[in-house]
Amino acid sequence: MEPITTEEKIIRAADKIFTQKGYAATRTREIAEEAGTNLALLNYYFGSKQNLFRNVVKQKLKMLLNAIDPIASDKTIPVVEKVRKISEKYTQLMLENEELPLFILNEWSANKNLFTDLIRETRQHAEPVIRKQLSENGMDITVEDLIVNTLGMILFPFIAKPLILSSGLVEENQFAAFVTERKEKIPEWIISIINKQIQ
Amino acid sequence: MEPITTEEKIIRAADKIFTQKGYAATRTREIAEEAGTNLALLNYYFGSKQNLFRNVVKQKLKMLLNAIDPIASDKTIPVVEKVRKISEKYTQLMLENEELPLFILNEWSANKNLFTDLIRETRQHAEPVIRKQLSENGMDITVEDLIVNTLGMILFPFIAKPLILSSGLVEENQFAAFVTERKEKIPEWIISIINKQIQ
DNA sequence: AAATGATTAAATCAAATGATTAAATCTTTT
DNA sequence: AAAAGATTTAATCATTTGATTTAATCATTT
Repeated sequence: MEPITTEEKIIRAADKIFTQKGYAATRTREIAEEAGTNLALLNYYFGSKQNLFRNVVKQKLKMLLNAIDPIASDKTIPVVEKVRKISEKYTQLMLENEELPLFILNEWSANKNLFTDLIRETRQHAEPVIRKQLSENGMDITVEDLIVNTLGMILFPFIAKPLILSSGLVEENQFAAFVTERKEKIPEWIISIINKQIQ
Repeated sequence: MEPITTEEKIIRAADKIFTQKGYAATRTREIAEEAGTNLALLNYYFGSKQNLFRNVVKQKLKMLLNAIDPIASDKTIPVVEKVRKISEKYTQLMLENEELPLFILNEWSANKNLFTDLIRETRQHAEPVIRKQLSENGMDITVEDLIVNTLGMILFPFIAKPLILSSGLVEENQFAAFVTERKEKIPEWIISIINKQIQ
């Protein structure tokens, strides 16, 4: 019963095209067409391409942060369990939005101000929590490395997907299975890394 | 004694601007200006923006492949040693070309045909070699995961640099130290992952 | 010096593109 | 039905942008 408003249609179209092509390569006419409406209305609602872009990015970024922050900053969840939950959630999220990570990273580079403003609103509280957990359990890794390794292992396949496919490392139709299996392995790998081995 | 030809100056300028901004956001006039020459000459030498871009990408991609392929496909180098060498070499390379990985990945997505053609020329022989090495030594990981994890851990910090900086995870002036330390840690982490622990 | 090739400067084109406007039409509310 | 709001259509602007041309200038070679 919830009809999709035209404004929403434009947002979704913008989302799709911007994510696919990036800001500079996106034409407002294409967004309008994709939304099944016209250029006039796009500017009537959003004023400018820049502003429409801002809306899209804001929403995407919030989604990404909201998916990770509650887990990462929860003091009652053990570190390894956090990795497990985040690996699960982010892999799922990326499978549903495969072009998202590269889009975010790319536009972040090109448009640092916008993102820095947005990130400031959503403050990060995870870092000190994890740092404390790591030291209390005598785990052999820094917070920075843990976060970069975890996110890197989860996100890199999606970021480098075209490279992975055209090099023939993974077949197109096996990609989803590849990352789905990885999402179970990643926590195990992190455990191996975290626990200083007695050898 | 080797004077830089104007053609070379244009290539270098194109390299810089394209890498910085991506194809779509790059203006040929800016390249000409950066090269200290003019638009006419740019088109005189290279015919078109597309073609100039092709030259730049070709050169970059060759550099990246040449840095990794001889190591990865060498049957006499043990797997862990390969990781060590590649971690060393790629970290160095990325420190000297920080915007390169995101540029390549991004343009690869936008322009799959071009890259697929280029990658086909430089055939990959590393994969079967590593696969054999892994199975012969009973190592507990697939080639695909090994490659993705290694490259992910090396490259992700550079790809996600703006994110890492504006989240405050690492300070700008400590970034080089951060990745330099990581390049020593990565082989150790890979060893932990590869060797099934007796527990 | 003459000739040849490299380079510059400036103007210009044609197409693409972000944006605006005005009038008409459709939809919903009052 | 009347009014108000939403949407379309079409035309138009101003600017940007990739590309081309022409004439002049500079550098090098013969």
